[in-house]
Amino acid sequence: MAETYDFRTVERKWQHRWERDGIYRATGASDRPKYYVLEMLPYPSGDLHVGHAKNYTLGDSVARMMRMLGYDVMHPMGWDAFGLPAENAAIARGIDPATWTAENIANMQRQVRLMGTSYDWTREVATCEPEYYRWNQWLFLRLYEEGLAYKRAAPVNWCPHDRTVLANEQVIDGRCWRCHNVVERRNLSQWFLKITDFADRLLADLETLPGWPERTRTAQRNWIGRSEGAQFAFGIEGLDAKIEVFTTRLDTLYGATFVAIAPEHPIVAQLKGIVSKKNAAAIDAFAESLKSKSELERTSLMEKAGLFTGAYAINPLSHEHVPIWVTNYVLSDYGTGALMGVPAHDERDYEFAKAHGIAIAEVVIPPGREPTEPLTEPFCEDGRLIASDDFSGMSSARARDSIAARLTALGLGKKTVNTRLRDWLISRQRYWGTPIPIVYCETCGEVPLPDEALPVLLPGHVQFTGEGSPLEQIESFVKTVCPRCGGDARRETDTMDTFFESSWYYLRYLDPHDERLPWEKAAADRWMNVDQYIGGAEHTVLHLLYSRFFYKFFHDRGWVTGHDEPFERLFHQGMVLYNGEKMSKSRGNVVGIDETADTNGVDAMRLFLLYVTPPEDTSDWTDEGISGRVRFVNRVWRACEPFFGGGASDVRALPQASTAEEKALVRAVHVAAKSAIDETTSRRFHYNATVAKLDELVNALTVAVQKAPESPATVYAAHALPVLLAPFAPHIAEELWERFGHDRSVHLEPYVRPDEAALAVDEITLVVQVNGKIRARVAAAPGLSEDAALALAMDEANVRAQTDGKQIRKRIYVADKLLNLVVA
RNA sequence: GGGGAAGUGGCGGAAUGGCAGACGCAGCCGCCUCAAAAGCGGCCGAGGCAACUCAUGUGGGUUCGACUCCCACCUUCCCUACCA
Repeated sequence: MAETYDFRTVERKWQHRWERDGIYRATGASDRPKYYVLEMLPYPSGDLHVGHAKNYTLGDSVARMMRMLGYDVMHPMGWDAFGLPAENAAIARGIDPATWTAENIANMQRQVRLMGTSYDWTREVATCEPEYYRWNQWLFLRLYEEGLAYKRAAPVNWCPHDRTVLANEQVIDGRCWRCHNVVERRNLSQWFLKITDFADRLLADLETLPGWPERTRTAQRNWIGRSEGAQFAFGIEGLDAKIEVFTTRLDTLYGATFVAIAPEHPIVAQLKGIVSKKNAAAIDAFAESLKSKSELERTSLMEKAGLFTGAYAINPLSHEHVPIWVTNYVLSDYGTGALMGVPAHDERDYEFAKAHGIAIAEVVIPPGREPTEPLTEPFCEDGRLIASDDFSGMSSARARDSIAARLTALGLGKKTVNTRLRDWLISRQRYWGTPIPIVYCETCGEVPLPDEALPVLLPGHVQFTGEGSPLEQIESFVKTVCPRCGGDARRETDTMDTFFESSWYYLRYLDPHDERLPWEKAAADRWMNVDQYIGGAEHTVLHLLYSRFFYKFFHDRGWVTGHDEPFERLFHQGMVLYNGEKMSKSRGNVVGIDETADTNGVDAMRLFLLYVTPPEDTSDWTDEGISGRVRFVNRVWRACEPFFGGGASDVRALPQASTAEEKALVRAVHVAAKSAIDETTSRRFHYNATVAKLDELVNALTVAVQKAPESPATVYAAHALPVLLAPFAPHIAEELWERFGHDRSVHLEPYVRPDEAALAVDEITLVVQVNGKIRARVAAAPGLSEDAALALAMDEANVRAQTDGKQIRKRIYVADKLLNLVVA
């Protein structure tokens, strides 16, 4: 009896045995229905903490539940292994990125296994391996064939010291995060994917994803930013050219008192030709002052600044001449890079006009306003038009249509739709990524490589100086021959954004060793779509939008069939805080997997993470909290220990239960089973409630073991416990199951099926209300009639006191729960 | 500025229109022990001697009945942000 539960030995033992026996492999061939549960591909940063464990524990519990409910479960794991940290380690410490990454993967793999997860490791992928990234290149070529991958010049963040492009996140206060030099915006020739072609479908199909969190769908809607409006042109005084503007408020056209353009707008060069030398110089100075600012600084942090160019634009309908300004608040890559300024009806234009003494003309008024009153703030809603020629008197909505019709008739403009979404820039001037399979030939120009030339391998033994793209400096990589003419050619030295490989990895898992295709269509037919995707909310847009884009492309090509969305249901798990803060290595505020596995045990860790909050909420890791689950694990062990070696008992047969205690104990088994199953099938995953039911069961079992160890109900409850626990605390469940005398894994058992008879209770508490207030609670047999309930209620002095001498106007009876008497 | 989620004991939370506070943590009391730890048992929203009353951010509404549904407001967290 004195044997205490040795979680370290037991957990290690079963992790090895599961690995050896391969019990978690997805078969694909069985007659079971499929279920694909996936957690977002992790970046192998080196070390896992309990925040990661929350994500994997949830996914693993779902996978284990679904297996025990009879599904053929696909539950794979892999590594998002390209990316900057590996290259930075190389620059800082001279470690080869491939070596650094491989070491991290090895360590994280160990830690993921340590968590008792049930992944099918035969499907593991690492995106930095040629066997994976060659298919990146293959997919890139397919996109290229259809014009969905193209190269064009675009403004980017450029660090002049490191001579490389930086991602927006790597620019801090306008300076390079590594060398702290001021970052410039530069026009560079870059590779893009034409995601904007899919904007309408990406937007509309969000409606086909009811299993996604509303906030994520909303975030994607906002990101795509479809806005309906009109595009039309202003003429320019003294210049045979036009400035196109986009607006959603065509009804305010007569209120335009200026035209604002971005300093990068191509018209600026022509304008400089028609204004004074002084003005032209001022424009250059203004543009120069903005050049070094990142987009972030220009748009969010700066005051609205601007400069009158000296030129005037001509309103196409009112023929008014209005000043043209260059400003920092007009974005060069949204709409046309120019807008009509209507201070009376737009917040930003109002602010700008006030600051620079520009005229304000009111053309839309709310009902009841006298247009003679001076304007104290812009009116930005719809109203009725004034001072707008023959459009005056119209409602805003009608005016938008009428003005658009007039512009269209005159050939000056038309209704259009603008999207905020921009094409996806995938070029990176970095080494540790997928080489883009393009060469530049002196005679043929830009030439895609044929499929036989794949993979374009990343060269090894590279010197990292931190300056510029390492690939550019490797002559043996750059120098090649043109596949078309055989002449001299140079390879593209840009590599792909790592979001490229994570946009399709869920398909590679299904056919990970295929050497002819990225995946066999039959595999996708069997397994897609991903039934449940689990990951953090930080990916509400980027990864999830890119993956949707790719999947629609695959669908159009016929490589996948069915719903053209990859992820049927999506779940965002919450963060884990420690000491009230996000875990962070630099602040020493981390609870590591290795430490907690060693001090508390993995089962206790998993149970705590599931139990502490509903999975979507932020939870706090506390030492007290985890010790509560350690106690629970030990209680489970002690409650089951008396039955070791007593022979395996069939938990599928209900035991004889005669006393109220026995019935309650058997019921507790089925209540817990019902909770686990309901939380799984409802996709709510509130296993915190399930673990609480398991607590109640173990509490009842602990008492029963003391009072009635021989009772069939006690024996039954003890033997059922490992089955109930298996998805959540897989190690102790397996150990108990073996000690009970079973020779097959508990994880291959069917889950306990909730039984109606076992769930039924002998006695219910009927709540008696008078006018909605509780006046009595009476014990009764379930299923009693309304009349019988009324009779019981009227036996209660409290009920009589409230009803005597009054007429009962209405009775509400909820069977086995409540009787409400409404009296006059 | 826009959007999303959420406000329940000392704390984490349970209760998806029907007994508010399950379960756990912390705390208190007891048993066991020479003692401690562990374990086991009990108490644990507020007021009141009590019967009872009050109590789920605030104010309204719907309903026989609201933590739950609707409206407004307050607070907190997350995302996003000059998108014309």
